[in-house]
Amino acid sequence: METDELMSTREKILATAQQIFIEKGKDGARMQEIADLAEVNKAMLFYYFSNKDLLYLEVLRSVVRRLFEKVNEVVISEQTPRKKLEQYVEAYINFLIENEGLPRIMLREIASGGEVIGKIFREAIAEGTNPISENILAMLEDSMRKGEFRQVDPVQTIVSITGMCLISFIASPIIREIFAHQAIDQGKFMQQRKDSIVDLLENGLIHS
Amino acid sequence: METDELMSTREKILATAQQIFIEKGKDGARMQEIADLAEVNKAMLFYYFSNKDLLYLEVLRSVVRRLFEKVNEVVISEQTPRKKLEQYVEAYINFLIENEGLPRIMLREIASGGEVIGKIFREAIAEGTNPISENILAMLEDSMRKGEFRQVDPVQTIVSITGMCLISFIASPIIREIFAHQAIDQGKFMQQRKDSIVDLLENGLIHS
DNA sequence: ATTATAATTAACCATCCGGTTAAACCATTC
DNA sequence: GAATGGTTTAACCGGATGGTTAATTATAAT
Repeated sequence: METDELMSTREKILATAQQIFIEKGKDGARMQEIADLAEVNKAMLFYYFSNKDLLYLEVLRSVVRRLFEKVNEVVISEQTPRKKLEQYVEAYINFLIENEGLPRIMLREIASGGEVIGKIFREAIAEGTNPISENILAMLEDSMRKGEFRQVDPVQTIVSITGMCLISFIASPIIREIFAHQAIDQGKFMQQRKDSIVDLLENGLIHS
Repeated sequence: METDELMSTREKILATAQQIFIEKGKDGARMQEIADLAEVNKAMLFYYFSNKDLLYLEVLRSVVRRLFEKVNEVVISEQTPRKKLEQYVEAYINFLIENEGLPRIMLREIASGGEVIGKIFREAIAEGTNPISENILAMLEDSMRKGEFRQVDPVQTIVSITGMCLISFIASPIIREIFAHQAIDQGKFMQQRKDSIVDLLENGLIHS
């Protein structure tokens, strides 16, 4: 997140605000702090974004927009359903690893009622930005129709996949604490996690 | 959360603080607000808890302690592994429904780095309070040994189960938004959710 | 009754912080 | 080069907020 000389004042503010909001949340963030880090006069924040709430809204908007873009990039190539599942889980977790700030800011938002994020989702859906995982939904339905997967509720399944991927990040401080005695290798853990999710998804717990 | 006349000042503060911290987070909460709602002089908060950070720490401590107690209450009765799994998922989701504030405050904590909650977990583990899901872990291992379940990583499996249960609460404002057109029945959704999780756990996606 | 101690109160304080303002600066256009 | 309009700055403001204090009341011990 280089707040370059090349960036416009507005962009510098937005990038820095995102960083600070991720670290400290909306209430914890100070306008002065954002201004200082962005190397910009504090009045500029109000000049461009009117007030703290609107700045926060704008930051969240850009974050969600980026999330949608990225999720839509995960094109499911023409392969076997198993491979597609694998790819999806892999891509999803990789995306979260690369953008760890994203789950944090969204989580905090949701924990405080999720009103702002609800509004943004409503906007995004209204303006036709393809919402999360249309393609994986289609893929699941398709595979079920063809008999490659069992008939299950595809929406619930996506929710489950999302939950299994997200939990790794949500729970990481707790997992870290519980397994504090073992030196835990983040990369290795994440690989295990991916494999485990795919395996559970495909085969369940019961012998076939 | 009745802040009774029967409760001691200290208890009243703690209960009210929890409520406010859940609603607004540590930074969003105001000491005066807590005092007013608890019908207590503001100075009492400092008298009993020294400062805001320590009050927050104490609230979190009590929340986590209650979580541990409740999770440990979910005794897995002597039944078939499938039934046990069902029971566990059912109990876990019911617990979250009844204590929806709990995931919220923990989530927010984790999103802001999870240092405080890490500390508390360390304490709890050190003082021997049985950490999360020892019994479900034992159950899984036992069922695998007996050949009733496939051999998989039991820790990863618990993480997965936890993720699938938690996501329902985390994502609820988003799910509500996405399915806004359909009137969504919370109770029905949660029942579907439980069934879906158990089914996925047992059978996976692939035909056997 | 007296003393010691814990609990409670109202008033106070210093600082922080979101937000404003008026003036200056800069680029472009005529 | 004056006028125009967007951009930037330093200084300022008032209310909110975490925290303190000194004085008062309730409680219990001797």
